[in-house]
Amino acid sequence: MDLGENELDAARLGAAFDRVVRLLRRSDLPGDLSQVAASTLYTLVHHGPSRLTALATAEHVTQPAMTQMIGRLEAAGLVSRGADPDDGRAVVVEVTDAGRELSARRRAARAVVLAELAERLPAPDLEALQNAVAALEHLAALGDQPPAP
Amino acid sequence: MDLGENELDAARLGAAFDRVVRLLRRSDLPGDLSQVAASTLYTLVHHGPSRLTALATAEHVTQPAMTQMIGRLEAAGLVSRGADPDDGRAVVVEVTDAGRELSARRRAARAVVLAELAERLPAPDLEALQNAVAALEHLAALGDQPPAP
DNA sequence: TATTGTTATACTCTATAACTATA
DNA sequence: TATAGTTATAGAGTATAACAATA
Repeated sequence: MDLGENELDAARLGAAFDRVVRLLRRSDLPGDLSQVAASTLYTLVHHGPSRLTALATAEHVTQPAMTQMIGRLEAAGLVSRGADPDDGRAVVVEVTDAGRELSARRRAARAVVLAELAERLPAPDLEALQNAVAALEHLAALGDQPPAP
Repeated sequence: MDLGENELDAARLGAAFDRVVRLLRRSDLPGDLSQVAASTLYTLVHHGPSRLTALATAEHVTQPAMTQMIGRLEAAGLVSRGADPDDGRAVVVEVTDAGRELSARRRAARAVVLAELAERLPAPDLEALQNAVAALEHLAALGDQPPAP
């Protein structure tokens, strides 16, 4: 592999991500949100009301897929759809209180699974993870394409 | 939140994982494996031939779902099915050379995406990530339920 | 004309229930 | 009886193509 001093072993990191994510799926209860639905809800909670096309772009799914997913989320009472007063074509999607609660509950459930696993890690590993939390957030933010409102 | 000195902020870490995984989906090409298919292939590569039920358990999907997924992987030439000489009911699944290659290529594609993102991180973040790779692998290994052969 | 969103259609993937075959 | 696996069926989720309405 021949990694330099400050070079990241992306292959190992990527594989580790895959495996951790597989673990986190354990926290997914029956009737829970799909990955993309959860991610969309998270986006709406943190970026506020957004256009349907902007959401589709941000989540990397097609416009028809987003139309249908928003339809399901709306039927479940997790989001609401409104018109854009400035553009008659546009649909503005907003998270409801129920959507906000579900999103928070999902996040908490994943945290519990993660915390249980982390308890069994040796102290140096725990410390390394703790020190990497901010870096991971920065990494995630690098790829963020916030849904332009 | 009130975190102690050596306590992990699992909620933040879990959310960061979610977001990074969403980024990695960009490396998924059309015609690529599903998440579970890729994970199953990975399991077969690293744990060797396994029973269908063991795979279903390890991947947290139902037995019928695994039956069908193995059927698709077999049709694609990525795995092969054999009989267990000791148990006439059992099916033993094994990864083929083509399956091994595809699994490696997928891992490489994700690594490229990750490396491109990491290049844009400041040095301290990069270092923190680098130092956390082993810890993440240990974390993933904690939850491993190897498919008892 | 270009953009926003929907409808139509088809395919993948999953789960539950009912079944067959072996232990 | 219990276990390993399959088949049947229904539903979620996705994509491409064709469409309607607004800019």
